Amino acid sequence: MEELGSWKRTCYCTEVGKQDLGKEVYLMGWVNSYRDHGGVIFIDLRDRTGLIQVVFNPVFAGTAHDKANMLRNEWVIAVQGEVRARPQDMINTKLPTGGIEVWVKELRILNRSLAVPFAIEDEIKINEELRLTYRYLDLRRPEMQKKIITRHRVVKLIRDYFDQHGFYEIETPFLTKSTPEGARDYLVPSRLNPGKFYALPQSPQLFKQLLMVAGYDRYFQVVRCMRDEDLRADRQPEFTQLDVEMSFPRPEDIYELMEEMLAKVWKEIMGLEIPRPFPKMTWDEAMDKYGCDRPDTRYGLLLKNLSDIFPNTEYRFFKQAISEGGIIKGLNAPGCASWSRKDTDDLTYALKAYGAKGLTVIRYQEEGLAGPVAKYLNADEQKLMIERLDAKVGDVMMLMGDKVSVTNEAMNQLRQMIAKKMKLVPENKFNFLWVTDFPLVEWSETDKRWKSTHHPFTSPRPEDLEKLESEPGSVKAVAYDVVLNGVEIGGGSIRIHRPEIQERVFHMLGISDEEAKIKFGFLLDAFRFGAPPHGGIALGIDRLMQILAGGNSIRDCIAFPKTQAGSDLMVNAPNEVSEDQLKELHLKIIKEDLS
RNA sequence: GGGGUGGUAGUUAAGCCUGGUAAUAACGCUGGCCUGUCAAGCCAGAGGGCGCGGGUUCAAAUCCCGUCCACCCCGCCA
Repeated sequence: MEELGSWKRTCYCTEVGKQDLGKEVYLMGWVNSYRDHGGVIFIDLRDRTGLIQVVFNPVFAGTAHDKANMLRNEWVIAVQGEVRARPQDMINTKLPTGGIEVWVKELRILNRSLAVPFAIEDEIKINEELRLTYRYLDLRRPEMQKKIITRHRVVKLIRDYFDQHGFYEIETPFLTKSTPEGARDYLVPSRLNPGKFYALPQSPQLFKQLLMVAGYDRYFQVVRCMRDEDLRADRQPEFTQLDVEMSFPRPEDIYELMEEMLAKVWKEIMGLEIPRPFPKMTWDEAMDKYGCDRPDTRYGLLLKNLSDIFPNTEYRFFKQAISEGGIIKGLNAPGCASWSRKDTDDLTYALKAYGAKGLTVIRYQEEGLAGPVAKYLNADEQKLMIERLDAKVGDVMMLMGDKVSVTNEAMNQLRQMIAKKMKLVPENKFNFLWVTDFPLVEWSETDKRWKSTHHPFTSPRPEDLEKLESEPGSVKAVAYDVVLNGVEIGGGSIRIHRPEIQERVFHMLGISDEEAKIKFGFLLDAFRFGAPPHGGIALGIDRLMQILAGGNSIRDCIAFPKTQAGSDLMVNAPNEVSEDQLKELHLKIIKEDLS
């Protein structure tokens, strides 16, 4: 091994170009691949910018060539050499630097490497377990470097954008307070306060509202949030939010602010113009036409409510749905009458995961409606159904009758499955959408009480205030989500800023005066000291990056993510701690019965 | 808490359904040859006992039970 000594890198590998022909350069990096021809030795030298070929010729530099003999992949080296043009027939068109190469005069071997457990290259097929265990090697792969570096660029762009728009980035505490409602908190025991715990923030929601009360007017933060819930491909226990809040806003101000920012990101990063303003859709319309609150508008296959067609139907599934207060919805899959029984059975089976009891499949063929159920529907029902679904010969109609929530969710999934199967989802299309007018609360069947759709600080529409106690379910909120290609990338609202309204909402949510005082007393107090109207939004940076990067999981956009069981395979966290540590924290581990 | 997929040399996979006597391949690795390759080439070689623990059987990578790990999903995620 050798030291770098006084060598200073001239530039990154791919920054060497035609302009440097004949010049002397110092390059440093990793041995990406090693080709020994007995005489001449070629090495592709890699750094974060890419590759350049360096040449060890025994006649040109004997000592360097002898030393190069021992090199292996992933060794770290520094070379001093001369930039030369490659002979015309030796140009490698696959590399940006393929027209030139560096003839090495002196080689310094800075570090060895064991044989790596997987190749440092794109398009590898390796276990995620292995990638996460050796994350620092995984992150060496150009594809991953690109994602992580793009993430830096996006965040930088966002920070600059908000700075230019008069927003201040203000940090909020990580060690804070556990609050009811929302996700499970990560707790941190307090050594100085035996038996008491901090909670890690699920979001800086209350702090940013208090910053508005404090008169900062425009706040943003790129901030980590933590939620102790089960993981998914698009959910990590700690994730990054762009958190924004402003005073005296109309919802339109928030829309414009975010639209301009997102358009800027797409322009800078993807080179694409995003049409503005983004379309808007009310929550009611989204649920009606798409069965979900974050519709993917890149394709059709819209859902149609058919309940009114079957008030007196003989078809027992629909009859039952209607008698139980449910709905019947359908969609038309154009040109799919040729699908096999297995195709539709597979769909039906997949829908069971979403609570669907079944799916009614009706093929529209030359000779009329096919399928076992066609005979249970009378002529009027058939005619109206075909009309409503705008079905043609060769199409297949798929209907379902169930509780409203089940029908919507299952039909939403069905729509997505059909779109995928029929390849109706356009590539490289980015459909942004605002979904507005969310219901303030939803009834929780498990807890038998109203729960916030958004969070308890969301302002009801002023015109709905009178229904707050009498008809909570019909109160709409001044809340909005930004949806991109069927993914909720952010959401926000105008907040409550008057203590008496906040108290009414707490009441409606079943939070007692006493509990409200304990949990949110500081907020209610703050509202009594001249709180301005305020509102904001939060964007999920990880999901945004996933869409920009085009991957299947947000893990690839996070340098050091966790597994589905919430562990970090590289550092081996979480792990046990010593008895002493526990004692200091006044904690005792209860050994679960492991038998 | 539940459903599904996977776990076999360093890696990726085949073998498993239909148990059978040195567990197969490619890439990687090691050594040798080779002065223009860039997925370098040619020759030779090393390397695993099939995630772990039980069971069935004359015999288990193959069958059964349990368990661990990773991934996908439901529940959960204001």
